[in-house]
Amino acid sequence: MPEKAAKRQPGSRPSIRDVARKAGVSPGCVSNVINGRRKLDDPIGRAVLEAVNELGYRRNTMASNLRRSQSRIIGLVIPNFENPFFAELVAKLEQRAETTNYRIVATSSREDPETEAREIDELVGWRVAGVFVIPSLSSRALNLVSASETPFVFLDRIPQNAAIDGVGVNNAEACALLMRHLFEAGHSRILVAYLGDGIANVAERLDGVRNAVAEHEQPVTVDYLPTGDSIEGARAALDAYFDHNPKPDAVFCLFNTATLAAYGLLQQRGFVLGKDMALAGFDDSAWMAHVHPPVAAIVQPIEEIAKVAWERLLARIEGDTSAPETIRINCRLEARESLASVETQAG
Amino acid sequence: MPEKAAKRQPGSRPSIRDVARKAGVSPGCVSNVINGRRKLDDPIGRAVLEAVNELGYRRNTMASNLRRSQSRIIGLVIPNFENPFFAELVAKLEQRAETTNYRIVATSSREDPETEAREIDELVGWRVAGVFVIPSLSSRALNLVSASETPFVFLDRIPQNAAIDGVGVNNAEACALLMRHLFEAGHSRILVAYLGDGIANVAERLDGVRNAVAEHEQPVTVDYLPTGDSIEGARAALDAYFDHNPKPDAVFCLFNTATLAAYGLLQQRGFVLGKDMALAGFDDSAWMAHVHPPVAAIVQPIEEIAKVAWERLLARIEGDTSAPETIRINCRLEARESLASVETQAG
DNA sequence: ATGAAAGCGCTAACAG
DNA sequence: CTGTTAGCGCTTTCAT
Repeated sequence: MPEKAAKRQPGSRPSIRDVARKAGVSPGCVSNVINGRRKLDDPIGRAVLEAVNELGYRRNTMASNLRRSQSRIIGLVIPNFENPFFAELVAKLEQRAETTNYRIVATSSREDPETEAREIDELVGWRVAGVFVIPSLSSRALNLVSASETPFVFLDRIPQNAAIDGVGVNNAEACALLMRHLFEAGHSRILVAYLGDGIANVAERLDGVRNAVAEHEQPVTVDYLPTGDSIEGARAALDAYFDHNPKPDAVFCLFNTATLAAYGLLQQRGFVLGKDMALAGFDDSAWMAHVHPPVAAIVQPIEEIAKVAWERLLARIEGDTSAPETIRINCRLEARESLASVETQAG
Repeated sequence: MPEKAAKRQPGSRPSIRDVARKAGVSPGCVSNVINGRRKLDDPIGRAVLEAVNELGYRRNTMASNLRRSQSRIIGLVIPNFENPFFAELVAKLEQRAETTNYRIVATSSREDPETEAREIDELVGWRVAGVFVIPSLSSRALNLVSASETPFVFLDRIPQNAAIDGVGVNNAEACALLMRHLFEAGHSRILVAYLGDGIANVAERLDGVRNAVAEHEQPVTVDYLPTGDSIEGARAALDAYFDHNPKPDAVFCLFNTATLAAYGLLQQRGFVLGKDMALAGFDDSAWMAHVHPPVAAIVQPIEEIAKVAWERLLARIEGDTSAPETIRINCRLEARESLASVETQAG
């Protein structure tokens, strides 16, 4: 047995008591100094600060939170970090958090409902102040969440008529807008590539497209092609479509992976965008704005989504008990050159 | 004053004592059941589990961690979430974490050294088990970190001869490889677009390029163009270059934003990739593989980086006190069609 | 004004 | 093997 071992194992950090002892005051007093509940510019205040610096003391956040029983952490569960839309949303929410002195803890579910459930559970274990969830494609998050006392706000993929707050965009409206844009530009044979059935978000987008088609008075041909969510799958589906169908004069992709697949395929097949063929995609990406000609996009106003969602969650945290609401924000259409009209093509 | 108020405010969750009372056992016993230190299939075990379910009890992670004085959280500070390389690294590290029952808390510094310092400080406050840092461009993280007792591992942008573990790729080697590839393919007028001076990573890449040029025996013309880190800036710089210089037969971008800028510009100027002009970039992106022709890339083996870095950090957490090391991993060259040789061009 | 003391929810050492 | 108990580091009354 080692002689009178040091009372603290070597790896551990100084506690508030070490500081108190060194400064010759009580722990409570140190706490007051640290939390600004006591003026600092007197002998005692200075002694404490000095001790803090010398020992390299940092407050233990877990102990502090435990005692105050509050956490100022917001959990965020997203399907993945690789989707630039999600990534940007994380970034924007983080910015909001910072200004309110909250902290975002972001984790990903990898589109797996099991993982998602575990993550949510885990966050509740941390007694986070609130949670944002972008549900995975076949999410069961809704069930877990409605039972919980922790405030939840759903983002982007908002469950149908759920008894929980949700913030997303007006998918149908945005798609209808784009379709009308295509009609006005004279396009009459349009291919709409969508992800697949059963995803609320994409269903809304399809609805918007269908409504616009129904309302349009001229005869138009619109084909609907499910592409799956991988780029390769989408490419194969599109390739097959082009092999067996007359050439459309516009392609509208309702999901970002499909947009990239379509872009590559159209290039390969030798179509010139904005001339032989129009292309537009739901969701913007850096590459879309910077290739030539740039590819038109329906842009989700991420900053605005983050702002509204943040306000909603904060209100809940602060005790707002009004009925849950679903907030829809309008998208912007970036009508880039890939959309050139048929008239222009003829002329 | 309300009559005998409930002893716990309504918002708060049941504690281990509520469970114990309900099950008619002691808190310690409940703890044992929950943590599997006691068999569950007897009257007592069952009673506890039942009470847990009825009350919707979830262990308070902060209290638990405080008591065990350990956290199983790994902090991760990255410059931003929007860079796909960083995003993928986060994802891969998360996967590693999951298998080891750790948890990743990812935050971004937005390339701002102030923010970065705050984030690191904050993580230390959480008594995280360890921290991964991808330093911001003008990072002062190194100073903060060497003082700390928390294990740190630097990723990607590894500080020069630092007394701290670092895991990254062999930048110079990879760039030299690509340059030799270009030489062999007959390219003799090459434009190298780099970010700017003073960034360790890019400096290494430039060194690799210069070495390859120096070793090459044929006469070649290599121009070096600093582009800044925005896509727009890079585009403008490249545009100016093309206006005032003879057309190169290959463009090599050392930074991903420059690659996208170059791609768009070359398209706009009517060059056909893999025919009139070769293009390659450091770092792969989804769009590079899927446009036509696909754009060659130096691919950082992210999975491997995550694996090695994870092992390093875990070793430190478990008390490894060997000298800090810098681990370099080799990149892979995806020699896609944008690289077609000059011979092919002629033929 | 200041410091002593109670206790947040949990776990681990120890007593029964 | 089970239950009691002390205490992790901190904040916040409450006496002084």
